[in-house]
Amino acid sequence: MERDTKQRRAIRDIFAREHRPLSTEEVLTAGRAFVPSLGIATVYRTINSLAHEGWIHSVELPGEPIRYERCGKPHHHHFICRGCGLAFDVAACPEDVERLAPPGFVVDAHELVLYGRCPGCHQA
Amino acid sequence: MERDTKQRRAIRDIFAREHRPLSTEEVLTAGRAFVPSLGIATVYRTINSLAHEGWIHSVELPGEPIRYERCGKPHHHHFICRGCGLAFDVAACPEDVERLAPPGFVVDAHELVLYGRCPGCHQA
DNA sequence: GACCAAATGATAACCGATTATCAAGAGTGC
DNA sequence: GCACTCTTGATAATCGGTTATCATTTGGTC
Repeated sequence: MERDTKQRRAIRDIFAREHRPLSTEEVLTAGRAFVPSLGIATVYRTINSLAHEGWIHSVELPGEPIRYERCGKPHHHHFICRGCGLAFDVAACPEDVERLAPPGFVVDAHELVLYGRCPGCHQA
Repeated sequence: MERDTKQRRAIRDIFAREHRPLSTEEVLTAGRAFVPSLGIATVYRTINSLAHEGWIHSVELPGEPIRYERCGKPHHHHFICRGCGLAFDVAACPEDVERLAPPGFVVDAHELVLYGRCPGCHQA
């Protein structure tokens, strides 16, 4: 993974542009706008290599396929639209989650997922 | 799925006794304490039938195998222990989650998962 | 206790997701 | 532009999880 190919450039660009986690299918579809011949194997290879070098990381949401997003974003959560199925970033956080755990449980991380309809799917 | 067998009784009892979501593997292991010959196929069949009749429902947590818990529990969330890997119920809820979504997003449900160590794994 | 249909358990089959294979294509340095 | 090697893309192989198959076992009923 050293050469600068148009496939890798396209996939990097997609992650840099979209500020939300993307599935392999989304990357494939978006990537084909730049490189029509793009194959799924290249998507997996490139995602694995970008994840390995710490440029993206996986985002697992309940009942959803694994998605990936750029590393280094500030703490945030996610919203899944029941209409279009896309995952969006949510900047806010309930903050005091440590207090929610029963006595004796030590919390070191938390994950919040909101479900509903995005602005685009709201009226539909 | 009509007869009352010791396998089904065992699996029902397990779900009634454990107040936390269980994976198929956990059900298999716990069930073998009652019915040593219990097979994984019967676990899947019984879980599917209990889910179909609305007695249990699936719980999907990020990056975890699907678990099942009894229906009818009050609203709650889950805690995953990094030590033993078990999922526990958390009664509390951050309440005002709807406000966390960006403007234009309509929230109809939410899921909160806490990660850390349960009392049993804390000192270890 | 005997009968019969339903349930069980071992295992094969299946399924979607991911990875490996390998011939063809394309960066990089000269 | 050439050569050399890495990368790509089509597809076969693989993998873990779940379901189907089928001979055997076992509730439920008479």
